[in-house]
Amino acid sequence: MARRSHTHLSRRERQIMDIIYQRGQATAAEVMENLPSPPGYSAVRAMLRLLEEKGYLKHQQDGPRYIYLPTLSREKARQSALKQMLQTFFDGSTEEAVAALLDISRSRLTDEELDRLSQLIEEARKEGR
Amino acid sequence: MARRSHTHLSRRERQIMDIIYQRGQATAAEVMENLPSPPGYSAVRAMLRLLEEKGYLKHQQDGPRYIYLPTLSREKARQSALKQMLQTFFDGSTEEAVAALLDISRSRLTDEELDRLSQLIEEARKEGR
DNA sequence: CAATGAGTGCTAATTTTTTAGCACTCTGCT
DNA sequence: AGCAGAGTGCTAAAAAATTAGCACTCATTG
Repeated sequence: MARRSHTHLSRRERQIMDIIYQRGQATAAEVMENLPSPPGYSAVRAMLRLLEEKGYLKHQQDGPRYIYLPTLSREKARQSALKQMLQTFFDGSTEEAVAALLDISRSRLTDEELDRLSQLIEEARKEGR
Repeated sequence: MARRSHTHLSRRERQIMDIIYQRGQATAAEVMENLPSPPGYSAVRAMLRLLEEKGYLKHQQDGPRYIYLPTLSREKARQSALKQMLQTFFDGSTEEAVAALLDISRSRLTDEELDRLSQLIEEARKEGR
């Protein structure tokens, strides 16, 4: 079922999916608020309907309105986004990617977080074999 | 000059930029080869010209043909892609992102790589203060 | 029991992407 | 010199994305 990854989404579609993944779920109005150069309300609704038709979103009724949710779990979506990113920008090297990640957030990391990261690496080491 | 990030690129434009970032540079023919459902040759050239016009690419002459290069260094592009990804999928948490990264590449990491990663964290710890 | 407000569905128009095609240049070869 | 092959530039057509607008439903409320 080859989830044709986000490479196949159009500009607006991608923007919308990003918003929904970021928030976990969203109504049409919320999507609109977060869109750059937001189009009209019904434009947003049209795209949501389209994304649902294409299978990227589903909705559930919340009183009078719809709440849209991603079809693919955040987990899975993360994974394929990361893979894509590794390919495109890091020649597949996890090491470089982690380095870059540490780099951009260096200042924001607390000692505890660093501890937990070391621990993660230890675990990877064990499970690796 | 507000680097309108890749959020603003169309589907094909993004695909092309990804290919070029992945390879560092590329000719029209190479781009075409790597494009999913590749369009005709001149379609590709047209898009490259467009991307150059918009400022995302530049080209240099290589004998008879053009070699296209990104305008924004891979470094910078990486950074903004990572930030974007952190926002969208990890609520801005570097820790979770690293965890996910380790997770998808667990099996492929050698002990040496893990060592180097620990080291990176140690460095971050020092420089952090 | 209208009238208003907040939703949705749908359709058609507009705009942008995406594509193909043709004309031109340059190089190498026969 | 003339031809073929590999490039490029440009333009217009085709396809897809994006948008606006109108009709409808369901509550709420004065």
